[in-house]
Amino acid sequence: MSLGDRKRTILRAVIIDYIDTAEPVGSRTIAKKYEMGISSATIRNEMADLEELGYLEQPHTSAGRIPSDKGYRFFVNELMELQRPSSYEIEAVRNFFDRTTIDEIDNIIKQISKVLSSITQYTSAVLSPSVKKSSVKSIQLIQMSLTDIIAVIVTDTGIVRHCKIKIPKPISSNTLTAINNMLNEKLTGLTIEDIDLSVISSIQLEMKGYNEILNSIIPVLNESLKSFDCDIFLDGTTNIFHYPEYNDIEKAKNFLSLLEHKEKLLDIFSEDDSNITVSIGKENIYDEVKDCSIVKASYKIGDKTLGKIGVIGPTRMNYAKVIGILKYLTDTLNYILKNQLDE
Amino acid sequence: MSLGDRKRTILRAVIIDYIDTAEPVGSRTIAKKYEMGISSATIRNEMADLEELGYLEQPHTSAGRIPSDKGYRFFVNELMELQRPSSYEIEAVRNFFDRTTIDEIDNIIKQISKVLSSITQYTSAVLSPSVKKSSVKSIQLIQMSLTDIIAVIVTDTGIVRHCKIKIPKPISSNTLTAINNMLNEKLTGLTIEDIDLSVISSIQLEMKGYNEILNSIIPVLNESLKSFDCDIFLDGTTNIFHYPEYNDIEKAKNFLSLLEHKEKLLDIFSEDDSNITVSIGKENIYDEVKDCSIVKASYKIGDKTLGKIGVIGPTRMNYAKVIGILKYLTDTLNYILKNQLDE
DNA sequence: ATTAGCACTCAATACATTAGAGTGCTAACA
DNA sequence: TGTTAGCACTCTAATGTATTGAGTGCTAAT
Repeated sequence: MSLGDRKRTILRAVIIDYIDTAEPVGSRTIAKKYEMGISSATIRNEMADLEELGYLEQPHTSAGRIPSDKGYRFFVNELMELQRPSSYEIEAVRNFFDRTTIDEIDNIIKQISKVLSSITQYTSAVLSPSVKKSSVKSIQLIQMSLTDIIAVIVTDTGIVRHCKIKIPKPISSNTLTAINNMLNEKLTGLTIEDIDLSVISSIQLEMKGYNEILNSIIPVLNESLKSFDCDIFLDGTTNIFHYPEYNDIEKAKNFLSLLEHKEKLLDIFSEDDSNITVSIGKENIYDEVKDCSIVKASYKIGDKTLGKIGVIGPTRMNYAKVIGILKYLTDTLNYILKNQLDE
Repeated sequence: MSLGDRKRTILRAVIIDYIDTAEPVGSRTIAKKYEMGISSATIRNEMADLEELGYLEQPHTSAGRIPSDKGYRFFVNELMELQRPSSYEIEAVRNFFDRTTIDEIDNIIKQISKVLSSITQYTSAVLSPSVKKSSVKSIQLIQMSLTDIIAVIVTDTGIVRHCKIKIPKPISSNTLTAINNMLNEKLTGLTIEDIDLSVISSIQLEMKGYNEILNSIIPVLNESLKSFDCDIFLDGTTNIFHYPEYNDIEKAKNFLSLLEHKEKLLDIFSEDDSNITVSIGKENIYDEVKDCSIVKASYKIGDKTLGKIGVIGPTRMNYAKVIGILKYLTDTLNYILKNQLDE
């Protein structure tokens, strides 16, 4: 069902005011501050309707109204005007990128997380590309000492990983080259999760002479790649203290404890959806964030989704601003990644 | 000046009780709970003396006493009995190490940080070895694609670093080998901070033919190594909520904000001192931690100090337990590092 | 030197009062 | 018939007041 024009205007005003002040909004405030041209009594009637329809709530009988999750949802879908980043914010993003050496994707997204939290004043989270779903672009073994070799892997998603492998006895450079070539031949183009027993045994089959050395390398390499899939970078974790909803020590504690549980955050941010998603309060699947809102977006290279970048904060979030910034930031990021990695 | 025996006993009892309960301790409590064999009135007199001497404080006239920074200091230096880790704690440490793949130092100390915060229930901080003060053990350039090479550096402190370098035009494998050899010859054994203009120009002098390619590699390499010296890993940041002194939202906020300022923490933890140090409240140099205590210890390889591992929490800290655990943990860590890296 | 006893202090708690913001309803009005 | 002025009502937040109790400091007796 669709709301009448006047109800929409009033609902929008209530939400905007509440996002701004964090105080329940009364009918007089609306009438005066937003120049509706109608009396507070009329607004009161409309607000009573809006409450009945579930868009507004009353903390107690004699208080003003605050938006419900449903209210925010309607606001996000139908009422708000997306806010373009201010020139100040655009400047801030530029500066950040200018100061960052753009080499590896991990560094880039760590920086992005910083920018995002600093200009939104919420907590930002950035999910790095999945190692498992990346494919091998190149892999090189190098000998660092008699007992150690280091494997370096570069993926199509721009991730560079190294891992140190102890070997039982010294290895000739010819052998290393041979293994190197074989690994590249067999693994290049495969995603990490595709590297299974059959691939591994096919390598071992073709390199019968090197069994002992292969057995010390491959399991370590395999485990190292698979043990550590995505990482999540947070920033602005103490930003929540800006918002009165977290003046309650219990609330703050819950929020911050969530941030310490990376697995949970990974779950929350890994959900597969493309483009920008907004989850408001109880819409969230996980209990821990049922009184938070999460806005997140995918960043990509070409049309392959690499990871997520998002913001987490109170349901009373400045959605118009956050979504605007997030759009701008992912566009910038996608552009950089494309030029950087797609060659 | 030295305190009389009875005063010492009373002071110890007050501090132990306060560390346990976080409530100001009254004379009756001491008399009853700690079976002094003297009356509360006598204890009152002694406590008044201890206050005059600066070891105890009174939040207000009709409250019990709480230890002052000076009181804690005296306790740490003279009164406390160091607490050996419980068998449960030892077990926890063992488990952690068994589950961790011990390869690179960064992984090890990240894990250590987790163990430390989990068994102390304070916030732990671990300072990684300084890159600048590490010396190059081996350096290898590898070609990943026509436009990218990756440099991998291993230091005597066990740090493995890689950095990606864009090159203007393809490079032959012979050239790469030549540069590789030269870099190793010139840099091995030098600390990173010793790599200055004179070293670099000596390399360029001896490799006149490769000037163009060297110019694209060396600055990037140099910057990458020097830009990022130590890192600090935190864990258990929300542990402070266990302690009533942080029930005040302002206090919690200050504490957590400090933790977001890595530079400050780096300063605090980098101070050069060996072995175990305890800084109590106002003894700390930095304002931000003047109502906290910090206990930290060095970890080493042989007798070279690599970094720090420590705990930060309220001045009402269980010093006896924390110091005991920290001793045990650094011993374990030093042992592992020695076997792992010193070959 | 120690201790019992007592008057005193002060934070914390509970309770009562008030002020004010905001509502819902009714009746009058355009 | 939709809008509005007006008013009684509700409920929180703020403020003031009394009470309680833990703990002290001092004094006088042991």
